[in-house]
Amino acid sequence: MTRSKSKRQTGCPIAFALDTFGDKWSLIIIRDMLMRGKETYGEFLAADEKIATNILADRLQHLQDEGLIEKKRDPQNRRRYLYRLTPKGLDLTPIVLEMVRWSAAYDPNTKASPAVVTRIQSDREGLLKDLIQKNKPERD
Amino acid sequence: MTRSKSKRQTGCPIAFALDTFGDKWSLIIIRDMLMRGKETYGEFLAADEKIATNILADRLQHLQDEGLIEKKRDPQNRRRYLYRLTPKGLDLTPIVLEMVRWSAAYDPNTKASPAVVTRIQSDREGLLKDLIQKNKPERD
DNA sequence: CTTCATCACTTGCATATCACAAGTGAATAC
DNA sequence: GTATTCACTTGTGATATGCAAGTGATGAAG
Repeated sequence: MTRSKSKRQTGCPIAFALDTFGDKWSLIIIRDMLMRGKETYGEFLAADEKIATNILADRLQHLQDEGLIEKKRDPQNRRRYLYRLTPKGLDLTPIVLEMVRWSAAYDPNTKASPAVVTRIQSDREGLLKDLIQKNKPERD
Repeated sequence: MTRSKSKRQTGCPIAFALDTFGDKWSLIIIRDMLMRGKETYGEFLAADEKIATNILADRLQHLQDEGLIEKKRDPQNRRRYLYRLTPKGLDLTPIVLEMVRWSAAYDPNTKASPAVVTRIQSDREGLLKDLIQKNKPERD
């Protein structure tokens, strides 16, 4: 395991956030969990963005160390693990939504769903509730 | 200049955002401009996080290429340049605020101003307006 | 008009991180 | 037992980062 992610420790909230999930891949994984219902290693590997397997393993470990996700054996198939967002990880939803809004506004090739983009503006609270509900840790 | 920043081009808004400003330093620079009124190279260099000068030059160029900031000579002192947020860069404010909110909630050593954190919850719209007003491009 | 200081970078180089390919080991399936 | 799936690990070259030192264009002082 490549020991990475040194913390800047300045107390600045932006630096803290960047040190926790501010790399090229962590939010891609979070997005897959939050918006696409993915929960296994193989599903994350299959993402359009082609994450390398060692980087994926490293990021999952890091996100777990940071308490954003948790890892459990799948009771249905004991050779796989299920990764789930913790409440702390789920609480990144507003950040993810604001990023979607921004990119939808400025990326001419965006594939962001217009329905979601519209709802971010018109019913932010409701959308947040729905996403958080769908990813509630107690849900199975 | 180290040519970096390859784009993933999948159309995913999260990937687009990460490719545009999702590195260890870009949002630190944006924060300095947005929340701390910094606008010169020397001011960015002096940040608590100790950004290396070559990385700073590279990121400023990148942010300029992406249209998030603009660079002008300082009319008061022609040997310095002023960096300012464009409307596209200013529109990152909601993302920055959500990151502040998240970090303030989960970093036990946060130095986030309680006044700001409270206002993010209680008067999000007003706070956004104020920050955007303060950084309006036409202001001098 | 020469010298000196400031400001915004560039360049070089050691170190760290990433990406790609291939390999390992545990849990089921047959 | 043999094969297959799944979740990783390991090795190696490419890329990016961090640090120190150097450069060129103002502008200020004498």
